[in-house]
Amino acid sequence: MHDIAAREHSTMRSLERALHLLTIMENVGWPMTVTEIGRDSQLSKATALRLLSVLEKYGLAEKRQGRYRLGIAVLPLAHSYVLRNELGQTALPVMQELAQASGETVSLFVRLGFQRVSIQRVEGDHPLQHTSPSIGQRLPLHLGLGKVLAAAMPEEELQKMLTPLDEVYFANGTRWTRKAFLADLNRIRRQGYCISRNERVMGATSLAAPIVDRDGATIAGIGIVSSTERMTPKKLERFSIEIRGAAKVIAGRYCGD
Amino acid sequence: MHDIAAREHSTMRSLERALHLLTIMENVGWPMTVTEIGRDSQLSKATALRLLSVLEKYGLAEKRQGRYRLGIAVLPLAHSYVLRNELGQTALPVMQELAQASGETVSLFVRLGFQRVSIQRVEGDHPLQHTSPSIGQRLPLHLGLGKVLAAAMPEEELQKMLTPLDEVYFANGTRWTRKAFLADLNRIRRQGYCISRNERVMGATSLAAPIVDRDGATIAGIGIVSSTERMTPKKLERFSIEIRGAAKVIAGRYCGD
DNA sequence: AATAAAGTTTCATACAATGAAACATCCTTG
DNA sequence: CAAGGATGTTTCATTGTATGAAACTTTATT
Repeated sequence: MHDIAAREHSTMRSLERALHLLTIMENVGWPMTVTEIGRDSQLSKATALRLLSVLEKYGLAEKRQGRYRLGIAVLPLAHSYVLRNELGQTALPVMQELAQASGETVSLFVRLGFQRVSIQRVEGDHPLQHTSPSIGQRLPLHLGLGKVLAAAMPEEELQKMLTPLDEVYFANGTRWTRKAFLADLNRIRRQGYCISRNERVMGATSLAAPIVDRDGATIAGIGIVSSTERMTPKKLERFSIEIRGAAKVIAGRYCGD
Repeated sequence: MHDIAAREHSTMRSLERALHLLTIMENVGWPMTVTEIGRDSQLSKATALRLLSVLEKYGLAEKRQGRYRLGIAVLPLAHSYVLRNELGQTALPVMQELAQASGETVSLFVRLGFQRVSIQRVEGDHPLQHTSPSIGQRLPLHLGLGKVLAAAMPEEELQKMLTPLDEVYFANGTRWTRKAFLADLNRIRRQGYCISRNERVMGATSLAAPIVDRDGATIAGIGIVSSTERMTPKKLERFSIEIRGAAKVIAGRYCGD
């Protein structure tokens, strides 16, 4: 991520370092000792401890049995975000309609660095267990629905994202290649929507369309997730139209007023 | 909350201030200008701006049309918290069983300062719209299920919480009084569970029991929420036993190994 | 019990963080 | 449309916060 420890002479160093600790705890996922955190963050034990103490004071970190983990205070932040998010609230009725009509799960997501994060989700009637992204989960841009956001990235950033990627495999076992990926992005840009079959999740097929603001910038993506078996060519055709329609409607309402 | 701006000579000042800004944005709920944030936090515009810039860089704040709000990065933090939370994961099957058997919504919550936050929730079959706490929402300790956590607070902290409280009303319109509240806490301590009828939400009746660790400390509460109409004396009796049982089972599994 | 490892506290020093003020930009209103 | 006011952003010298090393304490391991 960001190399905080490396760069001296930064600004707001303690803040940056603390935020870095949060992402470390988020990504590692298991409770960490001060020493571990110090190691991972390249900070001295003393500094790590002090930062963690403040985070703990605010409920963003929790210490139990000498180990630190994320604290409850992250939940109200997320709750407030979802509740107050204009895009999510605007999209919700449209998503509900689409989920109703299609019976499939509909998901709204935005880019965060080189990943995507789902900010809203509406379940369809059809069962589809744990394959669809839950709210807040970090998911890749180079697989599945993420491609629709990758297609809108500036060339330079895209390169920076792709450079470290190596030995990536689809869920169905076939090898992911840069060439095919870039070709796919071009198709997405041309057709205005993205398809993925067993890419991130085996047995799942999904479509997504970009939500584009007045300036032509892609601010989010909306996707519909189904099982591969259920996805007939006819349905694919229908969904590809509906998902683009939904994206347009949301963009209109969101940017309109 | 914390009076950061007031106290000079603090430690990790910039970090504390930044975290304070996060809670301000969380609580205010609408997009704020730098000047507003500076005013609310008692910081100079310059400082507020710098702090916000760093928060924005990490995705914890977002700037749009010159206004700041919480950023998407809070979602992955919450996602990771919920996913990795041992208590929540331990409690889940027990909660599912209880929700199944009772048909009511079951909720698991912990204390955060002078509020409670739900960390896990399982819906029952019976419809109960928006009255039950959604995950991450900040809710009071002096009304409804929160009492079960208040009952376990040290006397001193309890006083600190109650002091500023004035002119509080229940959802049914009757006046909340300190005396009745403290009496209620005693009853809760004696009986090991809490009841509330139309306290926080009109038409809702709920029961809760404390989840107590080996040292006798209350680490969380588990509650069952129903409609007041549906809650017959017989059900009340039954739930009061079941909720305490569930709390015991969770405590055993959580602290056991 | 001895030893090692990790957690916590202390302290002098450097440089990050700060607010005031200057400057730029946006919005409002006559 | 111009003038005025408010807000956003940048600059800069000063101060005291944040820092890591090392001392010290506690907890785990052999």
